[in-house]
Order: sequence, then C-alpha cells, then structure tokens
Amino acid sequence: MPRDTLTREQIVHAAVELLDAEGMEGLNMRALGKRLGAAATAVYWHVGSKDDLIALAGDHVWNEIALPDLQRCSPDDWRPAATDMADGLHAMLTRHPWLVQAFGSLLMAGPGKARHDDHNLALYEAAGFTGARADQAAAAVFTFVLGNAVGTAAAASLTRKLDREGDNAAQSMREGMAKAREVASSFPRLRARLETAAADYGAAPDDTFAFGLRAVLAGLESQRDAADSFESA
Amino acid sequence: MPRDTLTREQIVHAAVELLDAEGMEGLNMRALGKRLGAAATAVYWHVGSKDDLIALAGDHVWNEIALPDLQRCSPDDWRPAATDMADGLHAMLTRHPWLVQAFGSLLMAGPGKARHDDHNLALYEAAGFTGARADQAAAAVFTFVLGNAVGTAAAASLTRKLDREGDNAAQSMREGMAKAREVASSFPRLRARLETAAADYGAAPDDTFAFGLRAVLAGLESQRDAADSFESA
DNA sequence: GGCAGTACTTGAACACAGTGCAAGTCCCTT
DNA sequence: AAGGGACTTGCACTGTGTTCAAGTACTGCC
Repeated sequence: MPRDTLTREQIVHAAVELLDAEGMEGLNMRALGKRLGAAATAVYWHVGSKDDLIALAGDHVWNEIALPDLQRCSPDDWRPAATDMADGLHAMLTRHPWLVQAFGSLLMAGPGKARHDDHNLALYEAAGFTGARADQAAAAVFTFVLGNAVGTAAAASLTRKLDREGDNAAQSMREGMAKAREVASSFPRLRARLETAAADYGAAPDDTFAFGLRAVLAGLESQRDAADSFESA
Repeated sequence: MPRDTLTREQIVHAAVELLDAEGMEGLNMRALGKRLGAAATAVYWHVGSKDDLIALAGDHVWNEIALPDLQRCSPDDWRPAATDMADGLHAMLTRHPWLVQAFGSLLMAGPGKARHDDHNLALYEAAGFTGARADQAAAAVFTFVLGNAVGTAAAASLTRKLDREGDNAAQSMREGMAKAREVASSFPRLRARLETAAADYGAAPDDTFAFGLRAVLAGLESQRDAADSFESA
C-alpha cells in the first residue's frame, strides 16, 4: 500500500474513499496522509490546499455517471432518457453524500461536471426545449435531484454521528425520536406522519424521489408546450 | 452594546446576524463573543456546543416565513397558495444561504421547521393530495426549493471568498471565468451558454426558479389526477 | 563515476479553532 | 451579613490547515 512517490490521482482517489467512509468532517490531511502511507504534508506538493483537493475530488466523481444515448431522444419520447440521467445523478449523489456539502461551500466547475452538464443540456435540447428554456428545464431537474441529496447528506451525517457515539447510539437515537415526537406533538399532521413513517421507514425515500421526478418531468413537458404556443403567438 | 448578562435569544440573534454576514466559516465562538461584548466561552453557559448553537439558529429562521391562509385553497385552485409558500421558503433561504450547509451536515428538526412543515403538509392535503401523496407532493416542492438554495449558497460563499482576497478580487474573478471558459471550450453547448450568460447575468436565476417551480406544480397536479384515476380503478 | 539539479518527502513549528476547568464576580435571597 | 447560585473569565489542551527549512533520492550530463 505505501508508495515511495505519490501522484495526484492516488491522492484524489484516497480522498474520495475517505470522504465516502467518514464524510466531510472525517477528511483531514493527517488521516489522508496515513491512508497514503505518507506524511500529511506530502500532499501539499501535489495539491495547493485542502479546498483544492476537495474541488478535485468533487469534480472527479462526476465522471462516474453514465451518459444515456440521445439518438432515440425526441420531443415525443424524451422522458426515459431524462429519467436515466436523473437517476444516474441521484445514485452518484447517494454514493457520495459529501458532494452536496462541498457544492454548497465551494464553487465546483471542473471538467467532470462540465461533461455531465453538457450532455444534460443536449438531452433537453433534443427533447424540444429551445434556447434558454433548455437551460431552465435542465436546471429544474438538476435542482430537484440536488435538493433531494441534501436530505441524504443530512441522514448520512446523522448516522455517522450516532456511530461515533458508540455504545449509546441506540439510546441517542431514541432520544432524538422522542424529541421529534415532542416537537411534533403540537402539530397534528406531523404527528400522524411520524407514526406512519415508523412503519415504512426505508422504502419511502425512493418512492418519494421517483414520484417527484415523474412530476417534474411531466410538468416540464406541459411547460414546454405552453411555451411553444406562447412563442408562436 | 455590551450587556452584563447574556440570554439565549441574544446569542441566537447574534449568531444569525454573523452567519448572514460572514457565512458558515465566519462563525466562530471568539467572533461571536466579541459581537456580544463578552468572552467567547461565556456562550457555553447558555448553549451546549457550537453545533447546538447552529441548530438553534438554523431553526429560528424558519419562523420568518409567512404562512398563507388556506381557506381559499382547494383542489381546483391551490397553486397560488403553493407558490406563495415556496416563494417564502425561497426568500428565506436566499436571506440565509448558510442554512443549506447547516441542513446538510446537522439534523434540523426544531419547532420552527415543524411549524412550516405542518402548514406545508396542510396545504397539499387541502389541494387534494391524499395520504402519503400529500407528503410526497410537499416533499417534491420543498426539495426543489432546497436544491435551488444550494446554488445560492455556493454563489454567496464564492462572493465572500472573492471579497476576502481584497484588491485582486477582480483579477481572481477573471481567472475563474477564464478557467471556466477553458473547461467549457471542449463542450460546444456549454460554451454557447457561457457567452449568453455573460449578457443577462443576474436576471436569469429568478426566471429559472420561477419556471422550475411552475413546472413542478403543474406536474404535481397531473400526477395527482393520475393517482386519483389509479386509485379509483 | 561524480555532479548538479529536480522532484519529491519529512518533521517541526505557527496560527487558529472548539471547548473543559478552576477561579473568579456579581446579585438575590434569607 | 452570609451564602449560594447565575453567570463570566482567562488559561490551557487538543486537533486542524498550512508553511518552511532541511533533508533524500532519482535523473541526466560530463
């Protein structure tokens, strides 16, 4: 495992692994150095700063998402491709929940994201959205998926926090639930949801995402047609 | 300005102000203490930890958003109310861009958010979404607005970073643009967007948000009706 | 083979962060 | 007046990003 000389790719790879395993607050230069079998400060030869490293890692993961073929993508039948693309993004963000935190605090605009964005834009142009509307449609879906990932990130962070508390994780969990229940007690609708949520916990998030995505795509189509009739008027 | 004794409310208020002005990485206990005219460690008597404080501040701002009257909200005419509510959330997140970062790294479930969530849920129930569908519809809109705020947070963070660099902010900005242009150069669609974006910079984000929101609401209505016909079949 | 220079690596150090601790200071109650 | 609780303070400890001077090792050249 320990190499005598480091490379940028190795560092980025290790950083992504560490971030996946420990999250944003688990990434520090000494831990990264240890994982690489090198001193913490050795990283600084290959990378300007920690922020640079995060930007590098944050861009790298965009390359993981598969780009659907757009040959069969037409204004009459574009939703399957759009769904594939959104699902790909969703899965990537689920694998790397830290990305949304990095995204919110740094500007992320590297080649990996550019590759994704370009294809995404092409998709909505092929789907019949013209000019700025293609941008807006692509942004709407992107935004929805990103927003969903915020919740995922929060959950992942919470899970790790509970893990870190070790023994009394279950008790901590119970306390949190009790507090939530107490807060919700004055809000009848929330209390009802809290009780049903305990039953189908785990399956719900995916359904909610799929439902929302379907709604967004359906809505975009209706807006596209509305825009068309607007422009031709 | 200096008080002889602190209160929780004062501390939370000051924390929100500091977060609004300096962002997440500008909030530290010594700076907060100075703003309060007290020693940094004095805060710890009123608040368990920095994370607790952020949770407190992060919940407090939810109370700022106005809750629309639901009397006139019906399955035939619910979108104005939903738009109001989403706009309120959007405005609040724009005022407090740090909230999305806090949201992504801590679990936020206090009374302020509960108040909002309950009303939001009530709205979608009044709009004719039944059972879990009301949850999913509310979540879809919430998620979209939240996702939008991620971009806002990133922009605010970038702006502050440029400010911090002081004199050569303009140069830094230019460098960033040049780099983006270089990255985009191999992606024809992105390059075109970058050029048009330079023209109508500033007005675009609001339009994009409004367009996306319209699409989401339209899509939800179509999905609601589809679900109805599904259930009655 | 020796030599220089380049490409890294290292350990010690600095500045600043969150936070625990013991020792205050004030004010209110009895 | 005395005591105690509410609150504040300064100090110090740990962990973090980052810098820097000092290495080490490899490369190509004479």
